[in-house]
Amino acid sequence: MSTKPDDTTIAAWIGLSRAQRVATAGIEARLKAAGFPPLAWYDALWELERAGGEGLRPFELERALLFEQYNLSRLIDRLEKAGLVVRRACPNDKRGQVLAITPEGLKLRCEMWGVYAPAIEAAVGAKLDAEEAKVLAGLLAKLAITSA
Amino acid sequence: MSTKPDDTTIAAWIGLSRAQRVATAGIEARLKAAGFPPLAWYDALWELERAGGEGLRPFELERALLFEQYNLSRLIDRLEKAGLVVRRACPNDKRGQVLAITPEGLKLRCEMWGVYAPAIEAAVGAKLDAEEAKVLAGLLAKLAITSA
DNA sequence: CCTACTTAGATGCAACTGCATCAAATTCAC
DNA sequence: GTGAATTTGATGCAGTTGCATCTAAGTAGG
Repeated sequence: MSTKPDDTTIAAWIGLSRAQRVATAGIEARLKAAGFPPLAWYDALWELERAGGEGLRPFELERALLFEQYNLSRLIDRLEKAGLVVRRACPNDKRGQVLAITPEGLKLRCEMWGVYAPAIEAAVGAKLDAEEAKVLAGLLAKLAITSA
Repeated sequence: MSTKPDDTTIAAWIGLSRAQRVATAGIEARLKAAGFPPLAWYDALWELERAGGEGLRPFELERALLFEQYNLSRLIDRLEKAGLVVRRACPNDKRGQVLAITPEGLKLRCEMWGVYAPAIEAAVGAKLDAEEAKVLAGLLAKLAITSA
């Protein structure tokens, strides 16, 4: 390892960076224009919704979202203050807590999807055919694997 | 437009987001560990280096890097304070300025590449073969096109 | 020219992030 | 079991980003 990247690798890296910025900027702009909070809120709410009544420990959410610990801690503060999430004491581990989405959280998550979904379509779907999207998803999945 | 994305499109979007985070985190971590400033500094220095003696107007750099205007303005402040870049008055347009990289800037850009290059290889090159990298770069380029 | 409009760049303020560190609970090794 | 090491989550502080707005200079339209 630690060799030099070839030109195609560099092109892929730059493309990754730019494509993600363009797509994210477009999607975030639509959410903001519709008066919704940023994507990170959606992601957190969605994970909690998928987790169901069980809820999730903050550290689990942290790993699912690839968030820094301190960022997640403060995101939860904001979500809680907004009434979208509740922190409950964790029965097994007295250090910890269990997070659960509230009905308001469910509602917001759902409303956001109404804007988020067409935004994804515009930022990604409209620029690729079905086969391309499939290939892209596969290649990106390889990059996301953290070998460490 | 504004239709719903299909599952592959959603998978591509999520993959884009995660792959970029994983790759960027790895690369930034290596730069930081080597005592270097963040990637944004590299990008700005590299653009200015490519522009050569002509230099670049801030708004050109802004578009090249997809930076917000106020972020670029302050990034230039920091680069200038660090002696890596100089702001010169623009002869044609008295509102504006021309940016140029200094010898110190050239030196730092070059030293950073020594860490950045293997970091790209580790984050991207090592996870894809040559053909995959090529295909990925092509697909990502399509996403970066801003139709507006 | 003179007013209206646009463009280039800076900046005050609030929100957010990163870093370092902390306290408390749990786990591990002996 | 007891002390060391690890894990969970919070937080003070400094640095950065986002928003809104501002000034100055260029560009039109009459």
